[in-house]
Amino acid sequence: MHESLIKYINSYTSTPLADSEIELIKNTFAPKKIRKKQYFLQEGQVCKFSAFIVKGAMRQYTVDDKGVEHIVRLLIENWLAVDRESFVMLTPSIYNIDAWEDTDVLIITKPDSMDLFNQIPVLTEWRERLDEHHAFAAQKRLSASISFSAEKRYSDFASTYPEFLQRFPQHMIASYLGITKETLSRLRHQAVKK
Amino acid sequence: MHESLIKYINSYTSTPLADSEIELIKNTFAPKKIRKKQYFLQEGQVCKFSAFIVKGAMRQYTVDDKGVEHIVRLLIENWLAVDRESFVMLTPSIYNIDAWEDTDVLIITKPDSMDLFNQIPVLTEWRERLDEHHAFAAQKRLSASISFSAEKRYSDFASTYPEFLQRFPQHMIASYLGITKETLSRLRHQAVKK
DNA sequence: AAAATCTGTTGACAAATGATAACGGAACAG
DNA sequence: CTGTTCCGTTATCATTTGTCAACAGATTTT
Repeated sequence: MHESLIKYINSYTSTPLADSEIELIKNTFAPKKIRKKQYFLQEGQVCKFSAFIVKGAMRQYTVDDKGVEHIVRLLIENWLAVDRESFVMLTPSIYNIDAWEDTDVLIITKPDSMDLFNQIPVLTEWRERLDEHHAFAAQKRLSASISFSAEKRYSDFASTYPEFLQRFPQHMIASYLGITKETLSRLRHQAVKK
Repeated sequence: MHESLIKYINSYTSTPLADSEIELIKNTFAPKKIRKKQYFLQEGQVCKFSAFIVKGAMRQYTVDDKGVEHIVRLLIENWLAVDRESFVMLTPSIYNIDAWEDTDVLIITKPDSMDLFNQIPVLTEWRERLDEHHAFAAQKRLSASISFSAEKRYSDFASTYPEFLQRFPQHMIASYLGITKETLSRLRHQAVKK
């Protein structure tokens, strides 16, 4: 269960975790099952946990005045599900996070994670690298959203995250790209013709 | 010259910098003047410096096949001008960064910054807070770009960064919002009527 | 098994945005 | 001072995308 998390952390650091540190991590991250359609976080709640996805798929989204969902993130294995702002600042979240497939996660609270970072120095390196990685990805997605057409954004998405096409329905992909499901359907059929 | 940088760092940390640390910072960050329209970074170059803006205004942008500029970031006092991916990974940048006003910056290289972080532990706290802050902002901007109309994005932008409206021409604001200058012009005039 | 829901598609029309061109005034450079 | 470039606006028309509605097939629920 925890192996994939250990592997994930090690992939970001220069020194592998020691056995005692691994033990500590195993004792701090608690396994939890989240069934399809069940909420991990609901709008208005403080995001008390950060969840590492061992197996499954989730989505993070807002719901506007008209009841339309806007998906800001799609998440599968080896991603962290958390509204970071709410988690860090203890403010009510504006996002919902729920499971799209039956999902196994490892969860940790803010206080526990702070303890863990104090006890395992190499985790600081992990966090730095992870932050960098997220900053790069966010920059790219932002660039794309202001520079590219919907069609280009879709084809970039499809080649960057081919798995997502298999695991999430098209109306969720459309929402993630900021277009309607009808528009995405048309783009795909036009693309085929070319 | 360096006071605003010191103040900026202290605003993000729990413990103020010691005098010796301030001295070290002053000796490491080098002052530089960048005149209006001069490049700080050009597409294809590795971003060798990170620049703290003491006074002035800059913009970061890409240029597409058709020669159209897409502004991904507008920067003024107390912001860091840098393509982080290029700076960290030493890869050629896809961005241009140039000065819109005559600008005073404090620059630092990657090796120097690594030394500085090793010598002044509290800077690690600064970086963490800064990363968090950037992650929050990036998340919000992404949410906005997929969820909101151009009009709403503009009014959000105008209320979040009122200074920018004064200091950058409208065609740059439009590019930053991912719309054309004509569309922005229309949005503004419609908004007045309401 | 029957009913309900979900998913992807398509058509017709409306709304938003882009492309191009033209214009006047302001700012700037020689 | 004078010509040039830059900036914001407006008009017209084309393109993209959204909205609403309907439909069929698949899946889920009862």
